[in-house]
Amino acid sequence: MLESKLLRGNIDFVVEQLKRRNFSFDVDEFNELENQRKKIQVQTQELQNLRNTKSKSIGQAKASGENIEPLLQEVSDLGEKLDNAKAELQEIQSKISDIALSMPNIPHASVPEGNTEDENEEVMSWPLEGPTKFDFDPKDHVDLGVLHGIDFAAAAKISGSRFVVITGRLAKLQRALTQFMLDHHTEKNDYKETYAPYLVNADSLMGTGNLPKFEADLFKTHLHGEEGEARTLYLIPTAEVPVTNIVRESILNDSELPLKFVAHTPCFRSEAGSYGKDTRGLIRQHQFEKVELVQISRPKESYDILEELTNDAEGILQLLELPYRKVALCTGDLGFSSAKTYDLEVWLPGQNAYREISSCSCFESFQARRMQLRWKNPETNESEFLHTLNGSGLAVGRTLVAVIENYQNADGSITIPKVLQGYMGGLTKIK
RNA sequence: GGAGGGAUGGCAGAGCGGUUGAAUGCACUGGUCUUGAAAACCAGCAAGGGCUAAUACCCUUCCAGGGUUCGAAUCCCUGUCCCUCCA
Repeated sequence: MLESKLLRGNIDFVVEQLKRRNFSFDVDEFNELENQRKKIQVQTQELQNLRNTKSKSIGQAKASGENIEPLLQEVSDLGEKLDNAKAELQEIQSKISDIALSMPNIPHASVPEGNTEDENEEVMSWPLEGPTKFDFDPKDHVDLGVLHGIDFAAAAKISGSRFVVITGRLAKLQRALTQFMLDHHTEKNDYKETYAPYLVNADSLMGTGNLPKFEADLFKTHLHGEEGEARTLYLIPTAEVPVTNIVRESILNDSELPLKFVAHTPCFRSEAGSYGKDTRGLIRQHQFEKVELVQISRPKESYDILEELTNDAEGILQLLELPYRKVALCTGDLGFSSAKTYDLEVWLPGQNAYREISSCSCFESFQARRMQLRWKNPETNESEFLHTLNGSGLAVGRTLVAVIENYQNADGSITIPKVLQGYMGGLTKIK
C-alpha cells in the first residue's frame, strides 16, 4: 500500500510513477471520492464532538443531582443523525481503501523502463565462459527424469495435471538440495531457520499484497464450524507470506535489525492465467518446494540488503556450479508489491534457455504499511515503517530440473554435484 | 467431550457505566547530581486520522464484529486466539 499522504497530496506523482509499470486508474473518480470523504468526515466528527460534550454534561448534571430530562431531550435525534453520517463515511472510506489496496508499488528509480519481460536488463551472467557445452544432444529433464523416478502419470491419477510424483534417488536428490540450501544459508549467511504454517489467513495475504487482487492464484480451503459457518484459510503460494507476517503488527527495536529468516516450505499456486504455459515437466506445478529468504530491514539499508540477499541466492547456484544470469526486471514486469526485483535465471540445456529460479525483491515499506510493521527509529525516536525483502534461495523443484539437465551424461546418467555428494551418502552418480 | 478464566500503551499490569486515552512498575527520552558512569531524584513518553501555513483544536482506537445506553475499556451477543481444570 502506498502512503496515504502521497495519495491525498500528490496523486499526480503517483499516477505518473505507476504509468511506468502500465498501471492506470481513474484520477477524477479518486479525487471526487476524496472530496466527499473530507466533507463527510468533518460532518461526522462534528456530530461526534457534539454528542461527546452533551453526554459529558449529562454526566456532570447527574452527579450534581440536577434534573437531566431537558438535556436528554436535546440529544434525542442526535444518535440517528450520527449513525447516518457514519454509515455514509464508512461506505466512502471502504471504496477508497479498495482502490488503495489494489494499487501496486512505485518502481525504484533504478528499475529499467519497459513493458514486457523482453525489456528486462541482464546485469551479469555466470560463469564468464557461458553455459556448459555438450558433446551430445542434451535431453530435457522429463525424458531423463522418467528413467530415474519422475512419474507424471501417477500424479495425474492422484491429483490431476501440474503435479508430480518423484521416487528413489531423485526424490532424495531433491531432499539433498533442500538440506544443502538450508544449511548454507543458516551456517554461512546467518539466516535463522524457520518453520511456519502452510495454511494462512486472509490478513496475512493482505499484508504481503497477494490479496485482495490475486485470489485467483491461490488455493482456498474452508474449515466448517459447528454451525456450518466456514472459516477460510489459504495454502501459501510462497513462504514469504507466513514468514514476513511473523512480524506483522509489531514495533521492532533497532538492535534486532535486520531480521534474517530462511524457510523451506512447499508452495501452492493455482497457476490461473498460465493455461498452456510450461505444461510439460516440472517447471510450472501446482505444488513445489522452495527455500525462501526473508529480511526485515532498516529503510536506509534496504537496497544494500537487496544486493546481499541476491548474492546469497546466487551463492547456491555457484556452489552447485549451475550456469545462470541475473536480470533486473523492467518496470512493466515487476511484481505487484515490489519496488525492485532481480530474477536469477538458470541455464536449462534441455530448453536451450535461461529460466527463472529465484526472484529477489525489495518492497520498501509497501508490505510493512499493509501489515503495520514498524521500528523505533533511534534517530527520530519515532515509530516508522520498516522495509521488507525476500528472494528464493532457491526454488528447489526448478533446481532439481537444472541439476538433472546440466549434470546429464551421454549414457543417461546424472552426476551428483560435488556439494551434494555428502548429502547423498557419498553417491557420485545416478544411473 | 465437559467446566471455567483471560485478551488493555514497547513490555508487565490495574481499571469493570460518566473529565479514564486509561493508575502503577519496567523500558525509553531529557534534566539535576558526578571527573565520567552507575545509583538517586525531577520531568516527558501510545498510535492513526481530520482541519491547519503551523500551533491550537477535534475525531477514532483498551482482540474483532454486532447490540444496549444520552454516554461503554467497563453491560449483552457472536467470532478469533490464549490459558487453567475435569474426562
